[in-house]
Amino acid sequence: MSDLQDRKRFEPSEVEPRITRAWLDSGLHHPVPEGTAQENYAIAIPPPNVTGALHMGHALNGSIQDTLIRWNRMHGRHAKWILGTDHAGIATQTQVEKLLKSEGSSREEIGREAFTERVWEWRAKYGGTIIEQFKRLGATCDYDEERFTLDDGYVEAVLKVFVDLYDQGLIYRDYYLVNWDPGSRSAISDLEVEDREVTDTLYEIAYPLTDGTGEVVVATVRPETMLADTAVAVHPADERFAHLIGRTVTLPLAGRELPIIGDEYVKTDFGTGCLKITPGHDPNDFEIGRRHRLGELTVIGEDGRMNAENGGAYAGLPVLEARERIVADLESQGLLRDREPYTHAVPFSHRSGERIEPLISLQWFMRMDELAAPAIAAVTDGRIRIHPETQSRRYVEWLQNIRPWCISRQLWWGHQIPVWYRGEETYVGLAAPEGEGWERDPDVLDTWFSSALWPFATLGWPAETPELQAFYPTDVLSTARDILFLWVARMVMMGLRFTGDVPFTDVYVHSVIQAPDGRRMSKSLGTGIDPLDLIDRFGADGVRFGLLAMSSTQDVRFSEERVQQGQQLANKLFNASRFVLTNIGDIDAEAAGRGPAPTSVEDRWILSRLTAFQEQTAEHLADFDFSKAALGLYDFVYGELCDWYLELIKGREFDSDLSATLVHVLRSTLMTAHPFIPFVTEELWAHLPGSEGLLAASQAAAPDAALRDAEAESTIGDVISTVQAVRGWRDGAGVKPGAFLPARPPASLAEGAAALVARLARLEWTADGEAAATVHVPGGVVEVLASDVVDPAAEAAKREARATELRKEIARAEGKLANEGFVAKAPEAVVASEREKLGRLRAELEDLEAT
RNA sequence: GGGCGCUUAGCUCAGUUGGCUAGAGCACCUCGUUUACACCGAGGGGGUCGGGGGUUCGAGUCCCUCAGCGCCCACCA
Repeated sequence: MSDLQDRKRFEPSEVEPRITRAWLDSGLHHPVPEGTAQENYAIAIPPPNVTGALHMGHALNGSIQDTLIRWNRMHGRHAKWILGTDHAGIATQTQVEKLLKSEGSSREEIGREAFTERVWEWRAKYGGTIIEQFKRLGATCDYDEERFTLDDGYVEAVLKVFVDLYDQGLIYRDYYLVNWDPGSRSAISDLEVEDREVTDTLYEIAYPLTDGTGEVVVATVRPETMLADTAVAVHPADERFAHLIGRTVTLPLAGRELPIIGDEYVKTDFGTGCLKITPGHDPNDFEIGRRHRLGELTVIGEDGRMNAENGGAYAGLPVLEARERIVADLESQGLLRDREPYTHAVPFSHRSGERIEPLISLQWFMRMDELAAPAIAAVTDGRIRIHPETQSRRYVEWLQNIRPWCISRQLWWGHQIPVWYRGEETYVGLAAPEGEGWERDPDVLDTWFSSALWPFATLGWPAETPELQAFYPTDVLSTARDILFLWVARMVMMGLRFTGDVPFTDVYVHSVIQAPDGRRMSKSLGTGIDPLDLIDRFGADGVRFGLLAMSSTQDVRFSEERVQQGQQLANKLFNASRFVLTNIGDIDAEAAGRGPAPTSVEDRWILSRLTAFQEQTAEHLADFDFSKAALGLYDFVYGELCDWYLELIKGREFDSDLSATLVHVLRSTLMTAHPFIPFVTEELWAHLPGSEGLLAASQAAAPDAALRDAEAESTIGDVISTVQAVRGWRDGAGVKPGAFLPARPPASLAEGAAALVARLARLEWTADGEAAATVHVPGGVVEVLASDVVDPAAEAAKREARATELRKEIARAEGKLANEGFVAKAPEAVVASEREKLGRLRAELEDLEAT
């Protein structure tokens, strides 16, 4: 411990790499797969995208998960933090396509096989980045078994699920209107679409009645889709138009006849009251079209251009250009009735950022209702608990209104759909069918399809592996709110369907950390804060503490002060330990291991407080209240251990009893703190007498309830308030901080306690002398006898100010107690404490006035 | 258009089932080289708990209402 002597600061940059190596070398992150999932503890990490870099969300979630994992590992459970990355279909494919573009090539040019190879190369090169970054945070994931959603075994699981669900009739292929993302040139699911406010032009276009008796006017922001119109709809009860139902209009520019239909979807008080129906390019029109068995025409192709079948003179033109031409043509034919700016919500691709083009397309879908019901039940009957509880309603409501899921994607990077076609034949299976001429479906599955299997596919399912035995179901799934549906709900559905069990028992939905100004943290906005940069500046312990301390059930603004507070906590603990370890001298292992040997009230006090701290930390973690747990740690280390206990024992001889107590307190503190601030605690552990091996691999002793000591807490509580009162008086009176003043102790203070007060408040107890000033403390008064440092006038003024305050409070308390309603209806304890308070205030006032 | 949540000290946030003379950290002011730590210690100032109304002996906590902010869901051309 001699090397601690001169290390006045905890230096994360020096310690962290060393400690990280020790952890990794020890293999403590890799539990043997034995025992049951009930006995063991497991968390499946939300797999970061292979393309990803550590952002604040990862750092927070990493801190949360690692704290839970370390805590449980130290409390007797085989703890496995399942690690891996997600192939992230669109995101990764986009990255590699960019790379190809920079080389003057493209995926089309090199072909599917070569492209996929390039993606694998890219993954080999960059895919490990985020894993390495997790190590810097101190995360003890199971690095020995890193999974990837495109590993052979994982692919097998994905394909099996597809084939099984197909066989069970839940997966089917259909022509349906999908969200076509022109950016990634693929269909995407409803969940990958986000609405944005856009100002378009709303055009009103006249459609002449075929019989020449008039016209109807429709409103649209997308005139180019009119070429795919198959009807005009009006509300059946709309007096203006109902008589037109059954007649036809002639579609301008195309010349087709369109029926006028009645449908209650049409709003009479919106637009013109007449709605052009374009089932091929609008989700509502699609539904209406199916209701009325209308034709489904397409005029826009997957390339974003007008097609040949229905595009007529505009065939081949990009959509926007076609729009301009069509508007011009309508105008020249005198059919354009109006145009005005119109602001509305428009779907955009979450992936590419481009505007969604609704298209009818042949895609694979999954029917969800049958899967959703058990997933709802799992939450409503409590087999899965969602924290905070308010999130379960969102979960349940979403599942109750679930719609078919479009699972096919027109990409090359991902799990290729295990379906083969030959003419009219379709074959679905794990391997290619026998025979000649089969063509495999070129599409891949939505990335979330494979993510949905994460908690069990990572453990070797469908094989009955020891890992699956030991760690499934997992315990906690910690994630941000935004993927509750996208991912969490789907894991529950798939887990229940394929393993017969829930994939986890608790879902913790953590805060989203916003930029300090309240905006979303994002790279593109320039509001992002790099956690690695924070680790460089404040240390991993500081970052972990800070993120946990600022987290909440609400979204929170990032506060660098919290991180700094964590850094200071690590430093404080380091120095407090240095003080202890350099003072206890060389005590042998036997002495270090014999447990606490309290010989004084302050010893009993700190042991009591330590026990309370240990108990509360366990409770807060059980409640997923990481903020309280972290701040509770800070409060114990600063507010009890350092500010009071270590100050109280200064001046005592560091004999073997005191040393044993100190070692016990320090050891327990390090153990309780370790899951939150693992680096500094691990570093100190190495210097603690009697410690063996790594702290991270040690077993924490349970809090010893027998150490709780109400009497010691009360005594030291009085010491603390007395010292604080005297210090406050001294400061106000301008007494020299170092000077020991003669004073008479309050009779209420026990003898041992009085000595402690004297030292910390810099007083010298004397029996004789005239009181020059009095300081009110719990249970009595400290009389200061040094008239030379006391200014009588100032004392009198202070007394008067305090008296005024007291009279006000007394009046308040008296009023309350005089209130019959209060005395009659309030709980006895409340009334009693109010009486007690009043008595105390009156006594103090009396004393003041007597002086 | 629905639903949820938030609004407490200059800033970021705690405040359990209503009992509070309303707290913490940071920032601010004063003092301080007392046996670890200046990434320190001691002390201090600072709030009509968003506005209004109600229930209650008692409301930061419950109800209604208004205002502002945020999020989620939703198909208004």
